[in-house]
Amino acid sequence: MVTTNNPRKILVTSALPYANGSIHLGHLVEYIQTDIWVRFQKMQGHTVHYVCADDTHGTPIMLRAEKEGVTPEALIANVHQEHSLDFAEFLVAFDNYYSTNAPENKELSQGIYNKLKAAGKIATKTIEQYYDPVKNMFLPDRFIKGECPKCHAKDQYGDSCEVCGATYNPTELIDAYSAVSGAAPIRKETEHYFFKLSECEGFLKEWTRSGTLQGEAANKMGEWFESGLNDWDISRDAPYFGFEIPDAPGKYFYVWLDAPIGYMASFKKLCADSGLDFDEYWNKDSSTELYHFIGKDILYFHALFWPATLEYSGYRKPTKIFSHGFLTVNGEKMSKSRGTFITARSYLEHIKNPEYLRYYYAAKLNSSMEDIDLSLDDFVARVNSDLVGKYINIASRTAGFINKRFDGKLLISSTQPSAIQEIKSAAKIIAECYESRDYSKALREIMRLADHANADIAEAAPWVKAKQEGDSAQIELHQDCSSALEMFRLLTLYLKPVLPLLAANVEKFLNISPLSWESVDNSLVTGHQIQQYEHLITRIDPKAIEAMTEANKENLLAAPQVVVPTVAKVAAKTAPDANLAEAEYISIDDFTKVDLRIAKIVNAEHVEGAEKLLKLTLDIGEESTRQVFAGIKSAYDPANLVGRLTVMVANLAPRKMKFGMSEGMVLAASDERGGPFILSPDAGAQLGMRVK
RNA sequence: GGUGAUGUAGCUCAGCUGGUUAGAGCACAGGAUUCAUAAUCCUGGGGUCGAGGGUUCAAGUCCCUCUUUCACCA
Repeated sequence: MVTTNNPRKILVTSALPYANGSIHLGHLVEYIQTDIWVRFQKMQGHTVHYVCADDTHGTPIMLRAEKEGVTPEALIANVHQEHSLDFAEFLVAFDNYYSTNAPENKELSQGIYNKLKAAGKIATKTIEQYYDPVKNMFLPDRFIKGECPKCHAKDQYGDSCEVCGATYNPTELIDAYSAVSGAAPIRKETEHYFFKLSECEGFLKEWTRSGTLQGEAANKMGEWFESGLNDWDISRDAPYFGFEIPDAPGKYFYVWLDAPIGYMASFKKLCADSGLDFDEYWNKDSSTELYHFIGKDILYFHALFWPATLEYSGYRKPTKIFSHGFLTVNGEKMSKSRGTFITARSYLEHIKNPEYLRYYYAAKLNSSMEDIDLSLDDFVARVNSDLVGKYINIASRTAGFINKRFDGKLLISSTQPSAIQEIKSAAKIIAECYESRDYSKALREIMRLADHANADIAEAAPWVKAKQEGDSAQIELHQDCSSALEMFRLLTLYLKPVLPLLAANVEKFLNISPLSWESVDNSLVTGHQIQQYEHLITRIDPKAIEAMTEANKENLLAAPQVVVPTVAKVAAKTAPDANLAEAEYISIDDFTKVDLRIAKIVNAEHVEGAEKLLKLTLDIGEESTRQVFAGIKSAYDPANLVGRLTVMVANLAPRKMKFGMSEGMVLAASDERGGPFILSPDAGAQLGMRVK
């Protein structure tokens, strides 16, 4: 049996989700993986604290808040509420879920910076960066777009091309423009602060070798060492939503500097609330354990910057870093057009039960960095057959006898059936699997035991004994069903880290106190009274899956297309391109495919819930009018539009948008100098006339 | 492009340091059963282990080349 006479003190974290979007099924892999591990450790009797927070700083948050017309603080407060609710409903039980925009984090970040500076690990350097002259701000690579220097695909980000996969510097982009204002960015000098990572190589090499990383992750590290470590740029210029660097007005900590410190800040808040000793967990010589669960994409930050930061600011380093792979859905990257980009909220709305997903992820997870696949068909089959068909069935097929014939009281045989023996003796191996994060192996073993339990019941055939006369048959029936419930109790215990809510309901049904790992050694006893059996879990209806993917497809049509219909692509360019390449000319035939008509705006109104749209009713002389959604709310008052003539594309394929069908497109001009401006024909033009 | 990972039955996956006729669950087929919100039990069919070459008495397992899919490249 697993002993708990040596309780460990463990601090566990999951990566901080960015406060710029909703939690989706990909995020949940990590939180569910971590939560299972934490719950398992708590069941072992260890002292475990699980903390996390929203990652709230940086340019994307700042710009999104601005766009929505709210302060960044208001934005992140909303997101925090949303994230907290999503996690709670997926039974991810943080001991504290905090925010990086918190006083503790500011204090810790500035303190760490000061210590790094005192240790001589901070340097300044003047660098040249892209600057948006309209917005008056420096631009991160992701906010500079332009033509790929390799394959000449348009509108690619400043760091890499999504079409050909090339990576480059923003300086190499052709016709670069700011994704914020559309203006052509200029080069501008600025002084930046650097953490001298290049001086940390010796320490990091040793730290890496000390068993802190998975094998694959250590390989990856070796690769980085080989190419040499560069100093890490930790400052950003105002305007920036974040913490100001001490003694450096107008300079802010790069979001990745204060994000991992958010682990400490969240824990510090927990300490303040519950009387824990922060220093015991973070002092250089701490004997407690510290584990970070992360995705493989952020290994770089956690295995290089983070331990180096801690080392040279006088704190302890992580005991281990556990990285996991990404989620694919039906074998492919999550896709909005296929409806497989599924938010936590959408899952809850359609599938409802979060434990199905917890079970499925657990059935797929191991300790490696491999990607895991959510095959939706497999998801349904697996949950229905494993959870309902095998596991729950054990109780539902035997509890009736106990309740109906024996008044809900158990009769435990003095000789323990071998099947129970077998299940009990699996406790050690299952615990080892959980400990090493090989959940898929744990669940394979548990389901194998559930198979045996069902076979055992089939052999005992209680339904046969129920029809037999005589006391001995009745006693055997009573004992057989009681044994089955004991097996069910043990299997529930093993599944509890994965299915905490279901386990709690089973505890209620069996009328027992909360199961911990040492409950393996207990048993249900003769005379124990159980509750009436009520069905504990139902099968997934495949229709719910279909409805979910359909719903997520629709969501896509609503959002990003909003701007596109009116701000025509031609307007997106920053400057007219005088020398079009030969291939970019279109023929007159191409042009005449576009059916442009003079349209009369017979009605215009605001669209409830839409930030940018106006709903226009256009008359182009057809039997009925056309309904078109146009993204011109920012520039036009609907009242001033009614009665005007303008130009519309009449043969654009109708598109279903969140607010209804859009049956065409109104032309408008815009760029960084202003807009949108809709077109007006000269006096004399009549509605319905073709423009050519 | 470089690097790391990955490719095993229809599906989802196990196969530790190379060793008897390659496994599980699901799906499928046949049988049994009816206690269980059709769940369960027994039996069975099904794989040239991505491709080719090599090392070895012996390779899914080691080496080389090619290839699939995925990720990372600060």
